[in-house]
Amino acid sequence: MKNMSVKKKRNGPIMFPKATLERLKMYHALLQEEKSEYISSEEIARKLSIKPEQVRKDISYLDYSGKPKVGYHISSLVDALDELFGTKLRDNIIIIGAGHLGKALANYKGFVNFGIRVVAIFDNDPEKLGTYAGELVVLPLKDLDRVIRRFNVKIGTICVPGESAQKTVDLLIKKGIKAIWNFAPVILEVPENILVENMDIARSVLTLKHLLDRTPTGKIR
Amino acid sequence: MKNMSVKKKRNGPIMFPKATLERLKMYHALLQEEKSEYISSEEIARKLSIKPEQVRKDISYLDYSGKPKVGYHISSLVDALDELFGTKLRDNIIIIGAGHLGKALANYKGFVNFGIRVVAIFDNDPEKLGTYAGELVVLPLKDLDRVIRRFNVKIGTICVPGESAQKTVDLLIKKGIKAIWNFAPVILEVPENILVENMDIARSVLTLKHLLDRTPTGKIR
DNA sequence: CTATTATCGTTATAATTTTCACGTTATATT
DNA sequence: AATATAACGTGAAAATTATAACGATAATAG
Ligand SMILES: NC(=O)c1ccc[n+]([C@@H]2O[C@H](COP(=O)([O-])OP(=O)(O)OC[C@H]3O[C@@H](n4cnc5c(N)ncnc54)[C@H](O)[C@@H]3O)[C@@H](O)[C@H]2O)c1
Ligand SMILES: NC(=O)c1ccc[n+]([C@@H]2O[C@H](COP(=O)([O-])OP(=O)(O)OC[C@H]3O[C@@H](n4cnc5c(N)ncnc54)[C@H](O)[C@@H]3O)[C@@H](O)[C@H]2O)c1
Repeated sequence: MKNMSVKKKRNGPIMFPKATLERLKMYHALLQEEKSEYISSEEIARKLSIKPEQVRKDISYLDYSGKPKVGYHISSLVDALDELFGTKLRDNIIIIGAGHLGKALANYKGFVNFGIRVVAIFDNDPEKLGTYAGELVVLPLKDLDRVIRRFNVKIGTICVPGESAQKTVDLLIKKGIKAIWNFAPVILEVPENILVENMDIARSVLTLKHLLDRTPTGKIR
Repeated sequence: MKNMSVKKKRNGPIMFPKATLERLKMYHALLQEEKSEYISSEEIARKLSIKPEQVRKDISYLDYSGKPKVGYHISSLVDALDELFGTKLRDNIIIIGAGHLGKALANYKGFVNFGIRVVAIFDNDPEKLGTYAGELVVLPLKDLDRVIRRFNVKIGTICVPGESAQKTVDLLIKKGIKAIWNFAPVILEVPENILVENMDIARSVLTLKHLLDRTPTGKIR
């Protein structure tokens, strides 16, 4: 009789450690590329430069079990991760700011793999209104209300300059947005029931700069 | 006699906990926007929804001290963070892949604030060669060697599709690149002396999807 | 000048996360 | 069918990280 262990999952929502969630996303990325049928914790660990025990512990949080002697059935594990992240459910999102980055996102074909559909892109520059970003016409902010209701949009993407970010967020929240995907390099203040995910692209390179300065190889510069 | 405590820093390179480094980046983002002269750990903590003790502990890693009764002198603290991250030293970087994202990055004016200069952008599509991305002409891969040497490039930015990412990285490493800033949604395998920072933009939205499903407000969808 | 107070820096304590160690189980072998 | 083995799952130990507590200190008020 397999899987008789009572999973923590059953008793209310588990809190995933933030680091575990990040690693689960890495497993998701890795496994999606894998061609074979099974993979061991050891192989996953090797490819990600972590310990196999860590991999097993992380996966034990999921509603999924591997097979002794064989490893993890990749497509089932991906299913479990898809379940965790809701990638099979589609969320409609909007983008505010039809500049270089906003347009790149609007053109991105890969979002479908993550259960994301960009339903509209907005800008406040009259010159930009009516132009195209991918398949989408750039809309004025006055259309926000209509679009958010019509497509039941929960996630708003901030692609405006840093100095406009906070007021844009305030507006989105007033219009009913529940989660902010923030690409502006600033810290946003939001009510505590609103989620924020910061994608501070440029600042992320500082990790590399920091480490390059401290790594034997990179020391000379 | 102030600052008589022997900082850990003095005895060899400190290891910053990953979470601490991430928070230090957030302080950097927050403080750069701050207009006043001083700020307290309490105010920083409030704006980032963390505890003030955490802020003080993080800052204690730096070669910087605040003032009792007053708080942290913002511009000095920013200087200490700039020092930590090397934002005042310029690194020349290259971009591989002159598609939507690569061009957006090539056009980004904000990199100067992070000590980054994009010196070249490459593509393997003959149609793209010679076209412009910002100020830069799109170059063929055969120019890699020359550019990397001429500008002493340590960091390579991956903006090619996932399926080309690994071979592009292999090539860059062969040409002497020491750090990879990876925007492709795949896990890269590199020798252990090579640094990798993954900017898996699309996958980052999964955190929001995951939490929206588990947050009272976002439950109904 | 002294007392008071706000806020830092740091040591001690608590909580969390990772690693270890080993029992369990599915498959393969003799 | 019994045995060997590879890999998982998990409870316990270790390590790391976060929180709390508190003494030290600079500014301010009296
Ligand atoms: N381009 C990149 O590669 C890159 C890299 C790192 C960070 N970012 C950040 O992403 C954001 C967007 O960058 P970008 O390069 O696309 O900038 P951009 O200047 O090309 O585009 C910004 C767009 O926002 C619009 N806008 C400004 N204020 C607005 C408002 N209040 N409401 C609606 N629209 C408004 C502008 O009209 C413009 O079209 C910025 O915060 C930037 O710092 C971009
Ligand atoms: N555009 C986005 O907003 C976005 C969002 C998330 C992730 N990404 C990721 O970023 C990467 C780039 O995305 P994009 O939208 O710019 O794609 P894109 O298709 O617009 O551009 C890719 C470019 O890479 C070039 N290329 C392909 N193989 C190459 C090779 N071997 N050597 C050199 N150049 C090569 C192509 O000619 C093309 O110009 C992809 O991995 C994508 O998954 C992009």
